[in-house]
Amino acid sequence: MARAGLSTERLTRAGAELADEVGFDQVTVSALARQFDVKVASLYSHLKNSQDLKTKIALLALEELADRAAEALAGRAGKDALTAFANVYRDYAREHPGRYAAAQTRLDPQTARLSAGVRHAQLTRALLRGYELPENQQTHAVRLLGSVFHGYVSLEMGGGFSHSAPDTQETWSRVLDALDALLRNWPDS
Amino acid sequence: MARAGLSTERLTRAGAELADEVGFDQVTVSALARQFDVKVASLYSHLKNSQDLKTKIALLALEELADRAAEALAGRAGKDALTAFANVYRDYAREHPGRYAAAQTRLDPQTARLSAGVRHAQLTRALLRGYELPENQQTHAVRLLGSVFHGYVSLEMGGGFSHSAPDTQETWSRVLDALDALLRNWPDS
DNA sequence: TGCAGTTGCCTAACCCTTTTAGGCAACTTA
DNA sequence: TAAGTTGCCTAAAAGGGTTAGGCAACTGCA
Repeated sequence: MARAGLSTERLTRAGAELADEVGFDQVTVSALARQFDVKVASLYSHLKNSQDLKTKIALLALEELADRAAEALAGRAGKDALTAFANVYRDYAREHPGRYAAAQTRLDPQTARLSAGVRHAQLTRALLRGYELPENQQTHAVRLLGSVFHGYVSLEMGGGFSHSAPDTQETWSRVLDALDALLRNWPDS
Repeated sequence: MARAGLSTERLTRAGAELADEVGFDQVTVSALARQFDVKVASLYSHLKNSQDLKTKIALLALEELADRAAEALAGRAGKDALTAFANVYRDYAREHPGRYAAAQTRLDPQTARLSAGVRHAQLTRALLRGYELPENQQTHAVRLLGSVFHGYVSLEMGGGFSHSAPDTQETWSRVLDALDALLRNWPDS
């Protein structure tokens, strides 16, 4: 019988697509085997286990996000950079909800250190160069920005905003205005 | 044989405790049955299914959170209120990680409308009364605050901050300072 | 107090997912 | 083309989710 041509790489990509289609928590080794028209046990030559698959999808998503973020920051500064950077996260979550969900899963410390998560922090720091924040406030600002972007996107995707009136695009603009104002006028001590 | 005295109420509470102990996604009908020393099928007289259990835990968590938030806001205004309110979320997540995770699960629109989620929005609006924001900016500010609180707490709990240097308590204070400054100085248009 | 009706937990059964062990066929290389 | 390796297979066990149907333990009413 002909071989299906599986590989960790292909399985991870297919898993990511599947996540976007049916939700990250619906991604199972079984579902993936079905996609390739292959028996479940066959995947275990390429994946340690189910958790391994999810971790690999998460790492893929973090890479993609960091790539987009780096691209968005190139040649921009100040509010222009802030907007572009923030939109990367929001757009990615909309285009790839499953991957975005994957990117939020908790990684064990070792995996995290090797992941693109580190690049995200560096990129956020780069974004702050356009604002004149005291050195000792940088980390706080990085964390605040991360919180707002992640929080906003996950509430919006989770339907948390869909019950009240003004549309979310308007709010998103105001939030970016507010963050820009805040960074230009960061309170001391 | 003696009856175990199950009820939807007791199962939900036990499920919430279990979530805090072993993680929300480890909460299964089987695990719950084991806790009560009862056969799995027996729970199905009290729960529609596994999803139903999770939804009930989520609703419980939302109620508890709203209760605490209301309590925290009583008699406070301005930054005092902001701090107390924000700490409710952070402390709840630390004390009850499983319940907090439950509170983030997506509810279907009908359930959401009947949930305490609505109270959370109202309470956040009440918090804003201490700041003089134009009426048409209120919803935007509500959403921003929700994003920051949720985003910060979930990143902190997920270990997202644990790799970099300054401790998170310091950042949390700076974030609250920043939000306070922002609300007192909200950019127009 | 005793019986009828209801409720609560049970057994049995089925399906799906995860994971391991061991086998044969299809590729690769010399 | 034979030897070695790799890839997908079958088989099997364990655990979770869910439904159907049964008997025992409670309830309330005569």
